Amino acid sequence: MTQAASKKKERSTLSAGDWEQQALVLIAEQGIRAVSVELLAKRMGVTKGSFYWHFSNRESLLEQSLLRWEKHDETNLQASLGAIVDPRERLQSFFRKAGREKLTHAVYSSLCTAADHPQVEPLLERVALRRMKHIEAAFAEIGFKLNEASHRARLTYSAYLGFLQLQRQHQAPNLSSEEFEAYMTHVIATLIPCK
Amino acid sequence: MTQAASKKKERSTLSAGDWEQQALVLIAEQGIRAVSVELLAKRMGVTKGSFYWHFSNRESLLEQSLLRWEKHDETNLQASLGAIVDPRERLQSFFRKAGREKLTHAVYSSLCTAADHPQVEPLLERVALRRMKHIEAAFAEIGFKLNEASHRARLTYSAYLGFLQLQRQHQAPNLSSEEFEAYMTHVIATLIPCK
DNA sequence: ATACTACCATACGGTAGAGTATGGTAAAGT
DNA sequence: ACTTTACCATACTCTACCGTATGGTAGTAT
Repeated sequence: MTQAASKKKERSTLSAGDWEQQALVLIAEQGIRAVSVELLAKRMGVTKGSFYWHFSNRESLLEQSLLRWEKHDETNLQASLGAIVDPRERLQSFFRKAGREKLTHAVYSSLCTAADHPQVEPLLERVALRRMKHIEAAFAEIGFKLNEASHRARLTYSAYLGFLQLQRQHQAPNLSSEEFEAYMTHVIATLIPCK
Repeated sequence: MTQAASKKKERSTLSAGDWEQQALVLIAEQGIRAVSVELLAKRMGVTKGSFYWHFSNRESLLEQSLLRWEKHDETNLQASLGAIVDPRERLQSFFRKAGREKLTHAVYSSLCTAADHPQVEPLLERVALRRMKHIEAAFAEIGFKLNEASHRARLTYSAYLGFLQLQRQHQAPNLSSEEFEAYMTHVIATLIPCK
């Protein structure tokens, strides 16, 4: 038990996973270029010496952190959307899941800001493609032709990405406001035809 | 004439405007954080000494450059959209104007990447608001109620912003391809109802 | 008790970029 | 001819990073 219990809390010592997790928090808060080894170490309550025991360099940390995030996001997609059978509901759920899973979401929004980063670019490409495929499948199930479904999926995902951008500019209605709900209703009505 | 002619070409000496213009080019190419004084000077064929004669510091240069861009963008909006009477055509023109005015457009896309920047944030806010107002007015003219027009304008602009994001991720169809045209047609048909 | 391993601190070297201090030069005014 | 002004070069300082070298310590095995 001493071994098992120490896995979750009250670690006297840090693991690579702890560093990766904290890196993601920093990415969410200030962006990937704010992830400096020394600032990170300061937050962990240790110094650089510890960091370079766990990772060979900064790039390696980012690689691991981003991979960890991607896996988490992928299982999220399956869990929250894969279970819903009705394609209409599935699409609505996609739009609304921004509220929950705050960290994962904030990380993604932050990463969109660094599309030129060599480690981020391929990740964004994979994630966007994966998500759009899901949306496209839902539209296809509703009855759209493949070509039509593809375009509509791109438009839908663009609307999502654009909302994130407005959010970053503090020009998006608060997620738990009536205005947001009204907007959401409008978006769904416009992008997801009733019949 | 010696004075007037030298205004356009063959300057032996640089003006503040030249620096601002080159800064915008750099922003478009590599983002605002790549605008370093020394790199800029190198491109101008001079050294830092010159820069600090024209500007008190880097922040001041950015302020002037961004202001210059904003003015340019504002007149662009008036010229390209203000003249078109049919609201439907005006909206379509907005979507398609990405091709022309390449630099202005590239700068905006690049700035969207730096929404957290203290000098960029208020600028993005003003520009987005101004543009959305234009779109909203067009929708209102078509016949939508104010509330409805407002939502639809936000959705439309979000779709535009999202497209820029996908473009940055190299996941948007080329602007002069058939796929782009097909997508464009779909977007217009979906967001701008015929009647 | 001793030794080994995992983890961390301290101190250093290197680079990039902002900003300053200072001096040089060419053109224009007087 | 002399000075001023506009423009630019050179040579610093300062800060924030990354990465390395090296040594210390706490826990565990033997």
